[in-house]
Amino acid sequence: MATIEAYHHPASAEIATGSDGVTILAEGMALAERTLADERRQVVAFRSPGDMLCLDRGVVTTSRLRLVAVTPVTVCRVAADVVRDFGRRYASFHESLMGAACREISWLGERLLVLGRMSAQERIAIFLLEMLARTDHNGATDGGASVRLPMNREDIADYLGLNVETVSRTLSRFKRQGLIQLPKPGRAVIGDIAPLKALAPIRIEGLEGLG
Amino acid sequence: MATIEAYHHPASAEIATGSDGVTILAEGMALAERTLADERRQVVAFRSPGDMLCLDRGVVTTSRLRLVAVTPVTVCRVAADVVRDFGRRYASFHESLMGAACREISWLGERLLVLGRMSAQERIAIFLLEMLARTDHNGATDGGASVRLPMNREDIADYLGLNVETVSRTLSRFKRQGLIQLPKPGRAVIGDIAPLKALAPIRIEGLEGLG
DNA sequence: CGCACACTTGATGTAGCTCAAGCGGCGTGG
DNA sequence: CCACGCCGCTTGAGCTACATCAAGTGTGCG
Repeated sequence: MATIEAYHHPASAEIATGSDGVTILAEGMALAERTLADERRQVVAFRSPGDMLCLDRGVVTTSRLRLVAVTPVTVCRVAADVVRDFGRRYASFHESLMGAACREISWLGERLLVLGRMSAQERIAIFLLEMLARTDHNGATDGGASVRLPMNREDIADYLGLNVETVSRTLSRFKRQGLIQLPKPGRAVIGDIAPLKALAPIRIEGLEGLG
Repeated sequence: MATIEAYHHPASAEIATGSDGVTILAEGMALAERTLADERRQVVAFRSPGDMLCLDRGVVTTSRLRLVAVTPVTVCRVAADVVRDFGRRYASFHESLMGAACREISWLGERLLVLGRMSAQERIAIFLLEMLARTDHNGATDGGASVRLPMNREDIADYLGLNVETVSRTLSRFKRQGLIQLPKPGRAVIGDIAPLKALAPIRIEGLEGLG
């Protein structure tokens, strides 16, 4: 009996997660999106390896989120009954899941602040720092940290509640100001973290040891 | 040994919730807010009786949310060790908490869509319907459902990512268009739900049996 | 009675959106 | 191997929804 399974999805494909159980991203980058009939779209989160893809789905809740692979991805799915079993047998397991859910809630509150109250500049600065925080910087970042941006401009725009042109313009402006370089599509280089941090009015999770 | 305690707070007072345990709103209305050093503020949620006030706080996470009483409130606090005890003894208790957390996550995703992609009109329409959904409409709503709006315009504005004037103007406009009446401060009357629903591009939780 | 404060209304400003046009890299097919 | 066309990105010009600034209005409370 297979209790944990791995699945692959090509870029741009929808990722199937059961209505129950736990799905974890193993490789690649994904995004969770919510769309409206009239084409408007909100990217709720980008997901990196190690992230759970199912926290919005309760046992009964039918979530309106769609998971899409940004790059080719591998996901691990743990069947619902296995999760329940583990949860009943080891309380700490369930508590750990609960902790992940609480962190997600806390983070979503932060994102509401970004979408509700921040300027385009601030949103982009925060976005770049978030992406930096989830890249493996092998120790030092001096001399410029290279950040992978595998998603396209539209995904970034829909994540930040902006439009493509504004994202592009703001990135160009940062480049002109020497805050970043854009050597090739899908990549940004942050020479010095400090000025970006100065533009971002919130502290970014996972960026403690840097700057 | 008291395992569950009730506390009262006057309007505008901060509500103390422990860093752990479960706190439930029993009476009144509260809000969860996140503020920035420069006075910008995001109201993350309004809370009505029955709502949990602590879902953003994990066992370790230090949340940046502040809970404030909108009206005088009563809260019930269940101590952390009691929650943990119950969770370990009855798996379904923990699963129920997890379900609440998942619903919260799902709802927050929806709110991101509102703040990221919707017009002032749409935000206000959604807000009015949300508030309607949590008022006790004793059966029929024909002849006009009266909705309590105990929070002030600034709270509404900060909840919707707008400013006070835009909230006021949009409400006035709805009134002029006959969608609502504003008989006295702190109250709105929705004559017919259908036109408001038509303005709101999403389905509102808990509004199924109406309209 | 009159002050204070929440709300409304009006006039003006502007950040970001829309529309439209280039640019460039990459894959395809001749 | 090169030409072509597609598509993602950038850049520019002008517009608009909402913000900002500035008066009113009314209501409750001392």
